Amino acid sequence: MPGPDVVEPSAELTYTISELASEFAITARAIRFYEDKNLLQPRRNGLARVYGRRDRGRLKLILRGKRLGFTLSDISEMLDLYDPHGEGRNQLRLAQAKINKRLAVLKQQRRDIDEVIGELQENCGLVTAQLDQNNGA
Amino acid sequence: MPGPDVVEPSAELTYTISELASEFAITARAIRFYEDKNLLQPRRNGLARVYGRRDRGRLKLILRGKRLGFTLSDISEMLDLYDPHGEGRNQLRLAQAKINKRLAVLKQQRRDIDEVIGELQENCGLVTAQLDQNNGA
DNA sequence: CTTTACGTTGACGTAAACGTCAATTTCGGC
DNA sequence: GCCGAAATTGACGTTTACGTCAACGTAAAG
Repeated sequence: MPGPDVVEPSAELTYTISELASEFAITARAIRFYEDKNLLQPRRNGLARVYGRRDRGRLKLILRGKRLGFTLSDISEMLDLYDPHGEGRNQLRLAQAKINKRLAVLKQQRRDIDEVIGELQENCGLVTAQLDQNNGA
Repeated sequence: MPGPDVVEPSAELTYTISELASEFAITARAIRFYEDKNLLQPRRNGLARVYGRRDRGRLKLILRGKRLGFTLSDISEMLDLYDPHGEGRNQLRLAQAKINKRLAVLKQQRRDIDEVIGELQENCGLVTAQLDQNNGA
């Protein structure tokens, strides 16, 4: 039998809710809300929530999804696409289908962005010209 | 003096609200809502709204902005950035500042998108491998 | 033991972006 | 002149994503 001084299976680095909140510049309320929606499932120390590396990673993904304008429901689906959790062949094929749907949306979004960036840069150039003209006169 | 048969200054092609609605697969309610928010200002024929080429263009921009996850308030600002309407030098400089702020947001968004696309494609590859493995056995 | 700070669970409030319904109005066709 | 289809203006309902108390637990500090 192993000695009595067994080490805890990795003293994983953890975070409190307010640490994560201030790190990502959001409120604790928001983080709890994401948990209500099952986007996060932190462990507990008594009542207090304890977030690990994985939780922090998921939170990062959530915020990135938000910057892209996705709903929390969308983001929830996308988070699933990041996990293996694949069981049967059907599950895998289904996962692949979902991923491809997401990719289609994302690529449309990239096209939109490139267009807007291009047009805004053009307009910015026009304004610059306008300014230069009045300046050179 | 010019003849009495002056031609109308271009019989611009126009659209009804339901034409635009079906073309862009949205509801007339949404289009009126955009008008409430001053994103559109169609002419009127009596009570009926009459949309011109310019209105249609703005609507297109609105929907593109929506696909990118911007709020109507954001989109309203961005629409202004498309117009010259520049008055004084101060206005122009201000316009340029706003454009650059928008560009910063958009470029961050593009970075986010590229990351997500990359990661999802990677996961898609993993799933494919998983399927192939079980297939080759 | 009391204070102070942080954390927790409801519960209600709110802004955005429409959906939905009701009560007209308008217009081309017969 | 009447009808039905399409439009219009309120007005209220709904969903999403939190904000904002309120009331309470708890752990460290003095």
